[in-house]
Amino acid sequence: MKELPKVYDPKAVEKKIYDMWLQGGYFKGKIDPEKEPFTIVIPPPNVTGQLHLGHAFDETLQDVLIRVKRMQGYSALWVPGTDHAGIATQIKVEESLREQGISRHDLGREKFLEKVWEWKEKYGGRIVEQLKTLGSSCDWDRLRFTMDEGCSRAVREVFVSLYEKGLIYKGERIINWCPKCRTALSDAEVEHEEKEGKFWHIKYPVKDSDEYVVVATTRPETMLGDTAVAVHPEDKRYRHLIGKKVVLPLMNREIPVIADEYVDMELGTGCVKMTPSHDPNDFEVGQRHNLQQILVMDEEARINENGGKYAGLDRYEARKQVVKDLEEQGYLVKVEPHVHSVGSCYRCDTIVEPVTSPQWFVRMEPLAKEALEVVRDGRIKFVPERFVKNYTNWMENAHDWCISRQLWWGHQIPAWYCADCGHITVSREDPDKCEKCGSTNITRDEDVLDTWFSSALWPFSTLGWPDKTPDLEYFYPTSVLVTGYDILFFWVARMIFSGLEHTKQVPFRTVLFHGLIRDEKGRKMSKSLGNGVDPMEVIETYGADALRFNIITGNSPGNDMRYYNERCEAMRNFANKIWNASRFVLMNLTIGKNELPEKLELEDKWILSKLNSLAKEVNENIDKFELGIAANKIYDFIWDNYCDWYIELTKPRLNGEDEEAKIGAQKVLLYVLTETLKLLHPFMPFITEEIWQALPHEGEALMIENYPEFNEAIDFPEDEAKFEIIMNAIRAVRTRRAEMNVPPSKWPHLTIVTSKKDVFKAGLTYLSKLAFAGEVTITGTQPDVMEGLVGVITNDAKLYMPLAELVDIEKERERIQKELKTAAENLRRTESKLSNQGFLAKAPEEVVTAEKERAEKLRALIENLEDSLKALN
RNA sequence: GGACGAUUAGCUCAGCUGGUAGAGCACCCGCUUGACGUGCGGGUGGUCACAGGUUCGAGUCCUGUAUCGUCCACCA
Repeated sequence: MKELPKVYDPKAVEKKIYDMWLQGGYFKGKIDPEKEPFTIVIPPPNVTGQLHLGHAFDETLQDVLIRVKRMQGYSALWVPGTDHAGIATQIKVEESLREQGISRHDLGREKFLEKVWEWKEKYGGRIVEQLKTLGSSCDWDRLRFTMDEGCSRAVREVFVSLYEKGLIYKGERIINWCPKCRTALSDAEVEHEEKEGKFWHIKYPVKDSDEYVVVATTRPETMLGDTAVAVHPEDKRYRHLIGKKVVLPLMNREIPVIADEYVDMELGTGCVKMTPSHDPNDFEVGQRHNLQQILVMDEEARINENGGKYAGLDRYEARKQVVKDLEEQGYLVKVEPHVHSVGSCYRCDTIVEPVTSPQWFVRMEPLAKEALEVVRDGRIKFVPERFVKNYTNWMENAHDWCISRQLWWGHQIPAWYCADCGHITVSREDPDKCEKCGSTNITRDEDVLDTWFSSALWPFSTLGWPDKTPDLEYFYPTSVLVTGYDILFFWVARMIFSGLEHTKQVPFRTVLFHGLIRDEKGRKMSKSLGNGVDPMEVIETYGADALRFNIITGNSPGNDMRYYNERCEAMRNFANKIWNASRFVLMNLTIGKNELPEKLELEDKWILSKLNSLAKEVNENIDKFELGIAANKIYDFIWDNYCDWYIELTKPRLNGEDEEAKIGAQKVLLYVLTETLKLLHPFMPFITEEIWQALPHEGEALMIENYPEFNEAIDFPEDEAKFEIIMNAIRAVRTRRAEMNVPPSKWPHLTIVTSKKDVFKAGLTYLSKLAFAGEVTITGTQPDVMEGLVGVITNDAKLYMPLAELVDIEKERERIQKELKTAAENLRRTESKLSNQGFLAKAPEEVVTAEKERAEKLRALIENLEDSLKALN
């Protein structure tokens, strides 16, 4: 039999075990018509990124699910992959080039892209290796990348087909512009934050009149692009001005006063400046009134040539100057403090500028309809359910999705502009001429697609779509999508409508949302705060299993969790506990086969029955995605039931003379341990596999064994209850001894007075060993002489020990009186319940019965306590 | 302006469909108990944020309030 070291060393086994799994090919998803498929696609991490705790959370949940399903007999497939992460990656490469004093423009598009691919090759493997370190059982042969050939083809197909259906269009619209990344962003990519700002009230004089109107703005520099002032059509104050002109200060441009219902008469002065090129609302109004659009900023948000003397100034410089000039020229009425929401780029945190720009959009309304239905009617289930509301709200109000980005890294848009006729050719194959006029003078759109455009296709592009592959046929729709709630809109929503539109099926049946991992102060982990915890370091210190178990048990579905090293330490200790329990079993093992003995002792039945309930409950919890609860139950079973009780209980047999009893104990020890390792395996794959390999076994690997489930053959609820009676007695004696500071060397005679003599007889040896009893007498009648005896009372017995010399009478009296008091209080409450007619009439029978029993026991207890009190005198 | 989440032991968190509150860590008292001191036995500690309501019975369901947090919203 194999010797295990005294302390579990994860570093010595994790790598070895992982390689063994790879060798065995156990991660491979195989099409098997006999089996039901279970598929997960990984939320692809940034190809050049590093694993952080958020990933670790995500991957652990997925790995637990996929391992459980694999063991349950499904044909399990977990598709891994990485994301090209357009902006994020491009920024990184540009930064590294900048250190060498090079900009991407110096290199040109083609050379720059070469650099990015090099970068991808250099760092692309890192995160994959880190996923393996965690234990992820992905099918690595199917590793995908959002810009690999297949995914690119899927992107192209989707773009063209949506264009053909009129669901993708190009238009000049207001979009969010990031002046630092110099690209358009979608609404989802803008983070809004309430900020202290100012509200500037400005006079606009009415032309040929002494009158003026006052408008207010939070962004005075945009007035350079004002092309109208709007009032409400029914506003009596301004009705006479409608159709007249006002003179735009500083620019001296005459702009019309228009009437539009958009204006709220109650708000401010009731006059609104219109800047159609720099405000989404104004843009809408502008469309209705055919207003001129004047863009006053360039792509770095500096004032452009349309901004008169302010041209060249940065937007905030321009703001200062504009305000100063307005003030000097007497146009500034007042300045108020004002809190308003400011949007920033989610990648670089620069404040975005709403500007009009020609971009590509996906029309959301037609796509949203079914995407809403499938979630409402449960064809896609959200766990926890509350996220349905977020989703619905977003989907119902989603604006058209701006998908073009002014970047180089990504899927270039397959659209060609004809220089001769202006037609746009959108095509699956690169065209060499305009499809309309045949001119060869065509140029391809420079822009690339939003990263999330390709991610949206991930569940089916990774399975071979647009081809009708056997994989797609078998493994799609996928089963569960596991992801953080923070990318519900970015990704989950878009996968849903994309899946429906292109595959006519839901992309997944269930979405399991998890929260964010925060630092110990509850803050988001971020680079700028420097509070990030590197999972690789955690694994180095505590082992992957400890990290996984910490993450799984430390949270409830959908909620954020704080990361504590202390918890990892506790989980490492747990791993060590299992390790040593297994060592114990191994060093006592003389058998080579795992089977249950013919004859089972009471405690055997107890542990087997406990194990059986555990298996049942764990399966139920996992079905409901309550992974943390399942893991906790396994933890408790191993530590409390198996280690602290059962192992101790087997020692008399193992160390005794009776060969049959010895073998019997070994068999049950081995059986229960093996089943427990199976239950625990998905959560702590490495240590369980390592131990299993050291135990007598038949299969190749624990990870492909069958997951335990409820088994009638080891279900002994009555014996389980009987044994609990003995356990209670043992606990009561221990408590008593501890209270009285009885030295461990003292093993007094124990007299048990009980009506359940059989039960106690069956547990005789264990009573003496675990309750430190010298001799044990089991009787149905009270001892004749009570003097000098110390009593303990349980629900089923009175136990006496001759320990009088250790008793401090005063203390003892106090103790009993205290116990008496609580017992009396409990009895009072129980009796008041039982005298309540409503309770008797309406509570379920078993609750009433339980209450009656409780009352009886309390009465007996009180009687016993009173006797003991008397005996003290 | 909406929506959601949190509020339970000193700390971090569990607590499913309502039946007299749990874990880990911390703390206190014991223990060289032949698997494990990364351990063993015992223990202290909670009017489950607050106010109402439903119910025989409410951390658990309903309504409202407070504090903290998050998301959404075209709030000149």
